[in-house]
Amino acid sequence: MKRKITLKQIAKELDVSISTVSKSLRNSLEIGEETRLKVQAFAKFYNYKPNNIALSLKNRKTKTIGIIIPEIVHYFFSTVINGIEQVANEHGYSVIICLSDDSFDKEVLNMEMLANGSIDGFIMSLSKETQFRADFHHITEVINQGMPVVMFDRVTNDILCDKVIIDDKAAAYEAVQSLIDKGRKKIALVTTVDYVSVGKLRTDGYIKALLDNGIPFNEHLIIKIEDIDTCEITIGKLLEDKAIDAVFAVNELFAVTIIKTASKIGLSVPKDLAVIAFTDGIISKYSTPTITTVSQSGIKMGNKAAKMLIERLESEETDEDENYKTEVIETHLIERESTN
Amino acid sequence: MKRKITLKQIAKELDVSISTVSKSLRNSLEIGEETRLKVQAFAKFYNYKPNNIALSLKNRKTKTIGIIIPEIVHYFFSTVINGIEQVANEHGYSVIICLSDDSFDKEVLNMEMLANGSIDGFIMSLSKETQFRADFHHITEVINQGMPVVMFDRVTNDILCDKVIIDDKAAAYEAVQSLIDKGRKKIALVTTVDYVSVGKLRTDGYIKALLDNGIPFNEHLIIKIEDIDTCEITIGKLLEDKAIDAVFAVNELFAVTIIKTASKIGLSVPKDLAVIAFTDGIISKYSTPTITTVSQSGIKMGNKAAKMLIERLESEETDEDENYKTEVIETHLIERESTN
DNA sequence: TTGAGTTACGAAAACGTAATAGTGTTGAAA
DNA sequence: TTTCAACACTATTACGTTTTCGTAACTCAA
Repeated sequence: MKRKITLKQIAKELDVSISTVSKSLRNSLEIGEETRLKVQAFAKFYNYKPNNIALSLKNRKTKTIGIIIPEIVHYFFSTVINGIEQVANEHGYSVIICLSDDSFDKEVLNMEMLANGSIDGFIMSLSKETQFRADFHHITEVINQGMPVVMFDRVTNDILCDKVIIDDKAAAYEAVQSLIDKGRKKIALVTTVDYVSVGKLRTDGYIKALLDNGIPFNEHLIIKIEDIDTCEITIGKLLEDKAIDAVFAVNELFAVTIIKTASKIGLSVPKDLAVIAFTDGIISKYSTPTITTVSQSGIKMGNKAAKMLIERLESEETDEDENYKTEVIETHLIERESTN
Repeated sequence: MKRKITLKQIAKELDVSISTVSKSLRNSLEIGEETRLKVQAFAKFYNYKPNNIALSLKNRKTKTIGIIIPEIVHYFFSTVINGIEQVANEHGYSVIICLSDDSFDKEVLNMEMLANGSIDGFIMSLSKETQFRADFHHITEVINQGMPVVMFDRVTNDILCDKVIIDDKAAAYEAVQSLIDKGRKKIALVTTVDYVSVGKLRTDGYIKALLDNGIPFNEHLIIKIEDIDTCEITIGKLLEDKAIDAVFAVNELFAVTIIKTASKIGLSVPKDLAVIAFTDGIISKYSTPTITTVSQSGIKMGNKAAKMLIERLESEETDEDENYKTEVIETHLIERESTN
């Protein structure tokens, strides 16, 4: 078991100074050709690679991006990570991932841990609890230390930083409008609790689409689900109203549960009930019937977020303008079987 | 924008030496109470936190685990990461994740990148291409440098290290046996190409179960799928043989495709065709009909892998025994609608 | 022969921390 | 009065790099 070789060891072995070794390896013309080649050959033979940690310390940058997300076992977030990783890798960055488990404390802890030198910048999506508490001091703190932060999907207006989102309201509007265009009259909304920023925005879009089409908006047609495991009952109750001929679900899981519940009580999808879901994941593609969705490209979001962060990191050295941007990723409707 | 404060700055500010500050903060009795408290108060006020990079350099350990997996947008791998992260976090470790995209070159690159001091040890699952090439020099090299490696799921016998697997052969056997027990006579296998280690093992289990039950094993009933996108045709052809009354699929995606294809040609699942899948993910739970699966707890695998790695990391300081272990995670059959 | 310029290298500082090994002062025991 | 220990703190080193500055030795022109 040979430990990794260092400059010092090479220097000692070849009886030159550390500086000479370092310069030789960087091909500095300061060093005579003979010595230079000798050092290079030796280093190559022993497979010398500079120690990242030492470099990080010296350069005060780690070439690492910290990602904080609520959950990883979740198609959308996985795709975002994928998108971030692609761009990061292209630019020589690694990604270090922490999960908040939708807990405020874990989010704070993880951020503090990473902020102490481990990374150059953050890409994050807020935990539910953080959104609920609306406590963002940990993020402000990090930003004040000069560490750039890019937020995506679950963002907040209370923090000034770069953001990548989709136009949740417009996308929801489009989805509901498409249902109306297909002649659906009584459209229900199955969504999450209001403090999740995206849930709120999608509800707004739903309502606006209804009103714009002269359809009265009915409070009872909106159900807010806190816990996925107990939602079947609530949904069952909703579907007792046979006049409901379409449902807009704020995510795939809700949608598939709706479909299952509907078929249990003898409703046929899409004939009796059309279903549209937000977030295009695997479930929508493979469920029976397949589900019409609003695509929300995690890959693109990840790409964009990583690009924004890296750009800020690399430009930071020179200027220091703080004109934060909010990028909107376009969405589109993917028509499948659940709306005919 | 105040940069993070350092020991040196505190020392200068309070007009004491760096050592005094360091010791005060670690509550050393060497320092008089008055000075100690003064320093602590000052540090707290400025929210001093030691710089991780500097600590890593000094201690020659980063408290970071490197994870290399083929893909992240994949339920099983996500759950494994989740499992690793849980245990890692409990022990004060972070995880840094690299994706190989099932490419040999990316796997090698990522490992080299991380091996230069960024992490203390690896947890990895081999890329398809690496398994195909059977070239593991990059892993050997890392191990020779004294960096522990734990492999999971897609492993190889060519490398000596800790491993976490499930008993793929036994689990496949159990699944096929359950089909036989239910009176199914002609059971097909839909699997991946052979160089993927787990695919091979599952095939072995399938064959053994048949033979043990006196069922002749028929080469034509095994189809090997390389590309998921074109598999429908192959599956369609397979199902033309109406005598086939059960299919064992080596993963969820194959299973759901089989079900869809079956219903297209008028076969009812599970009446005409029973389907069992390996890997218990969301699709199985939400598809129609729900799919009977062999559970393969990614969480448990991740937990175990992380435990093994951390144990080795923490014990390494003292002794240096190299008795590598291979842990087997138990599986069990989750009966759902696709087998009646 | 002297001064300037070049070549080829080395010493040292810096990044931030922690631990080991000092150092000077005080008080008390011999 | 010397000696020794306790106290309270500082200097130094080391982790592995890179880079700035310095300096010998040598060459060449004046």
